[in-house]
Amino acid sequence: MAAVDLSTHPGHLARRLQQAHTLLWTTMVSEETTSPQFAVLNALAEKPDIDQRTLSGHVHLDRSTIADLVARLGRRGLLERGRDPQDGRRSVLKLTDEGAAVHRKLVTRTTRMNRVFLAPLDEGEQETLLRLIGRVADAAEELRA
Amino acid sequence: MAAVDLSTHPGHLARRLQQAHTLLWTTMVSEETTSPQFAVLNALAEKPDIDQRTLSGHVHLDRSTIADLVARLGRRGLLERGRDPQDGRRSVLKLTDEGAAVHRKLVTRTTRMNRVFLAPLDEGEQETLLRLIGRVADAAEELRA
DNA sequence: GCGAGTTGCTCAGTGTGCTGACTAATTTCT
DNA sequence: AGAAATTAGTCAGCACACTGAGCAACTCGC
Repeated sequence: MAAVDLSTHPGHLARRLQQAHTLLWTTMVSEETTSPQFAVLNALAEKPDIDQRTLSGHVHLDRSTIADLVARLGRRGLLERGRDPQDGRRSVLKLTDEGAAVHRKLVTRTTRMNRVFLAPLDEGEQETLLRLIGRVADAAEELRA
Repeated sequence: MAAVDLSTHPGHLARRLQQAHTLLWTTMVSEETTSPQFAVLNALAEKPDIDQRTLSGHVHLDRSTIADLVARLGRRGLLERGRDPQDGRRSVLKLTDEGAAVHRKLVTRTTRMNRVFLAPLDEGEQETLLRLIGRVADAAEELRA
C-alpha cells in the first residue's frame, strides 16, 4: 500500500525516454552502431588524436565504459589506437576512413530520427524540453564535483 | 569533421539525465536497492499477486529484465514467487513483510531525492519537464504497437 | 479430445554503465 | 636522483536492458 505514481518520478521517466530512444534508433538509424558508439565517433570526428580520458569527458561516460566502446569500435575497424610517444600512458585515438564514412552516414540519419522522436511536441516545446533536461543534468554533474 | 552538437540530441540528453539520476539515487536513496528495483517493489505494493508479464507492463520493462529483477529481489527476501494454481505458467508475485518495509522506507527517500534532483527548475518548469518527457515516451511506445 | 496456436517464463548472448582494485607511466617533492 | 603522489588504462564484478530461441502450460477450433 501507499504506493507512488511513477509517472511523476523523473528517474523513471528518464529511463523510459532513453528506452523509447533506443527503440527508434535501432529501427531508424542503425542496428550495428549504437547511440553511445555514435557519440564516440562524433567526438573523434570533431577532435582527433585525443586520449580516452578526454574522450570520456566529451561524451560523459566513465573510463571503463569508454574502454569497452573503443575496443568494440576498434574490432570493427572504425578507429585506431596508437600510443602517445610523449606520454606512454596515453592511447591516442583517431577514426579510420571507414569510421569517418560510418559517422557521416549516421549524422544524416540521426538528424532525421531526432525529428521523428520529437514530433509529438511543437517547436517551442522541443527547445524547452532539451533546455530543461540539460539544466537538470548539468546541475547534478556539478554536485559530483 | 562535420561533427554534430550532442547537447541538442534528445537521446544523448536522456542518457545523461538518467546517469545524473542514478548518481543521486545511490547517494540519497539506497546503495542496495536500485531505482528499477524500487519500481518493481512499488508496483507490487500497489497490486499484489500479479504475474511477471503484467508487472513488466506496469514498470515498462521487458520480460527478461523483469525476470532478472524478480530473481534478485527474491534472493534478498523482499518478494515471494508462487505458482498460480489456476494457470501453471504464471508465477504470482507478492512482497514479503521485509519487502513492504523496504518499500515504505524508500518512498519517503525518493520523494526527498526528487525534490533535490529537480531543484534547479522552478515549480512550473518541473511540471513542464515531466509532462513533455511523458508525451515523447508515450508517443514512441505507440509507434511500437 | 486432440492437434495447433498462443502465452508465460527461462536462457544465452550482447551491449551499456558503474565501482573498486590493480598496473604502468609520468610528475612532484625532497 | 630517488621516493611519493598522481594519472591513464585495464580488469573483475555487478546491475540493467534488449533480442531471439526454446520449453511448458493453457486455449481454441474442429
